[in-house]
Amino acid sequence: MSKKLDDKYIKMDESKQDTLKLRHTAEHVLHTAMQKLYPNLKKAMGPATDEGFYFDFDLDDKVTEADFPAIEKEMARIIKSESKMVRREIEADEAKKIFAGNPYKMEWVEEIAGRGEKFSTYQMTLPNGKVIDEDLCSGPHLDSVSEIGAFKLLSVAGAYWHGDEKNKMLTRIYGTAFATQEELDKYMWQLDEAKKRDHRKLGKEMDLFSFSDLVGSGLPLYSPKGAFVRRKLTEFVESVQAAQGYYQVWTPQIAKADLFKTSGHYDKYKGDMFRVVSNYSDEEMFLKPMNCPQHTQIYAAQPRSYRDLPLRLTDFAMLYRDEKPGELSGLGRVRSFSQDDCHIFCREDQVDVEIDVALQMTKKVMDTFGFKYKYRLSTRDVDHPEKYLGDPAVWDRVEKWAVEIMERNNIPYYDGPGEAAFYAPKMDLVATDALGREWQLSTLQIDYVMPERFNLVYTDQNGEQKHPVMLHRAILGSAERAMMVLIEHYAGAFPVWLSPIQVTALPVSEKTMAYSEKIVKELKEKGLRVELNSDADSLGKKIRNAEASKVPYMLILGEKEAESGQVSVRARGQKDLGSMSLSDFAEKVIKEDKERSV
RNA sequence: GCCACCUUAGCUCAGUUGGCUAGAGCGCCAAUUUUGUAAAUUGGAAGUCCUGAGUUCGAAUCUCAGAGGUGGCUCCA
Repeated sequence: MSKKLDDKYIKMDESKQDTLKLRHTAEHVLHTAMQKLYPNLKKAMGPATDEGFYFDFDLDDKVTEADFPAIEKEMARIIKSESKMVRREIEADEAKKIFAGNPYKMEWVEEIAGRGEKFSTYQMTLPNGKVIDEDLCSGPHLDSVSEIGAFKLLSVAGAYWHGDEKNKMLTRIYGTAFATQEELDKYMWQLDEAKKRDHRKLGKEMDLFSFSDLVGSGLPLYSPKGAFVRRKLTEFVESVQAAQGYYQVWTPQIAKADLFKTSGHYDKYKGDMFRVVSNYSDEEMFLKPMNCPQHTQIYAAQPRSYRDLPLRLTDFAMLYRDEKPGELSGLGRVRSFSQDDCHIFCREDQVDVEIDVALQMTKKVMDTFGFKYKYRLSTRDVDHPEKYLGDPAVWDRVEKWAVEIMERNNIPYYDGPGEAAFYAPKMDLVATDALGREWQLSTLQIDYVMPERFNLVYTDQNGEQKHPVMLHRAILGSAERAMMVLIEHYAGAFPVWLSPIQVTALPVSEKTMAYSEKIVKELKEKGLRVELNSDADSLGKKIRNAEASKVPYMLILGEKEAESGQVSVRARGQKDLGSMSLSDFAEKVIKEDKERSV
């Protein structure tokens, strides 16, 4: 975590420490139980995590969720035994003896011995002093396993030793643990709620998007309603950008390999780009996986003076990346997508102002959706300098610069070592949604590498040629990812301005069908997105369907309304707003439609 | 790409050791009902049981291969 972050965060970290201790201890209870049930297994390793804990086992038996009750029963027995977690410091020789039959543990032992560090183990010790498990572990742990108030095993999955697919596949068991049953119940409720909000489920139910085996995996097809939401999101960002002197450009879906060779993407990502073949030339071409290289060529299309800068180019073009099949998932990871992309070419002395404006625009958009957020400062992996292009001195400067920018703008941030792009460090926005889940959306990068590689220049006041700085910036990140996050954030109940259908008119019976048609026509003329439910269903059924579709407003139109010339309004979520005139209702909806803080 | 699991009507799913002329609810269509704030009644249509090959007298069910999906791993410009 970061040095900065305010006091609240630091305090949270302390209570987090207690939770981590508890989960770490629960993890020992898990592998102690597993050893009893599967005597031939070899323990690999496992940590406590933000959500719970997991442990990797090397075992011949197949473990499935059907085995969880038996394992949980054994775990409960151990917790009830009131065993103590006893720390022991030992020498290398003894460690080697204890873990001789376990190649995973031996690997650790060798590594720790290599660093000349001390060994510590934790013994699961019954009140009568009998040791039922000993594991190489630096701790810390709870003193007694009985402090684990509530736990649950969640899932089982395969995982490679050290995450390397050349190694043996181990069995990973996930679980979670809390100090109290209430906390566990709350967590399980959240999991359940997240499942209900799953954008893949809602996307189908609400007819927003679909996939086709014939079109291909990871290639989303938006139906009219989904296309509407997607378009509305990009229009929103576009309107925010246009107000700040950003200009939209239009660029092709393909480009020659030379472009990506110059940018460095070819060397780095060739295997993840779709190759395009021409019938008439041998030129190697690719579907573009990002916009930056093409935007450099718009900059390069004419001579630039220091007076022309900054040049702010935005682009919503479709991008294509040949992701591995196992990595695709709903709209969260796709092979065709678009970013709300922007590249700002500016002088070094303009960078701070441009960034502050970009951060303010981002704040406006995040506030509109009600996202709290912080930034991750994504820096180089210090152990692998070869992964990055450009002058290390410039990297050092820019990485420090990012900290100043966060401080200046009073934005909470934390460090993300090894998360930088190959050409620049990143300031990545991590938003927290309605369920407390975190998603990476925006990104902001100060790039000295691309302008140099493409030899972009401008003429300064003294007639000298200089490289501009290139800022890369996205607010929502990608439209598809934003769709996913917003569908789940709102649980499908979009605000009025994002709703494909804002109002459903419900005639009480066929007698008021003509009146309903008139109302619908008038609202459409006022620019509202209205639908008429002319099904032969009962009113109750129509309301039920309207609620299920998450439409913000329902108009109940019966003989009462036809006579008075008014409409009865029901807002989604069982809110009866009574009757009002059509113009009052239209005004109300139009006001909400404009509510987003553009 | 690797590991595990999954794929039956538009959707959600049932289908017992291979015997199926493959079922249910919702949805859809039709008729009756003309409905007042979260599900009217009755009837009907609808399936290359993901695809291909194999085993078998016989395959939704077993085997192999492929496609797609889910949960992980790895990756994410």
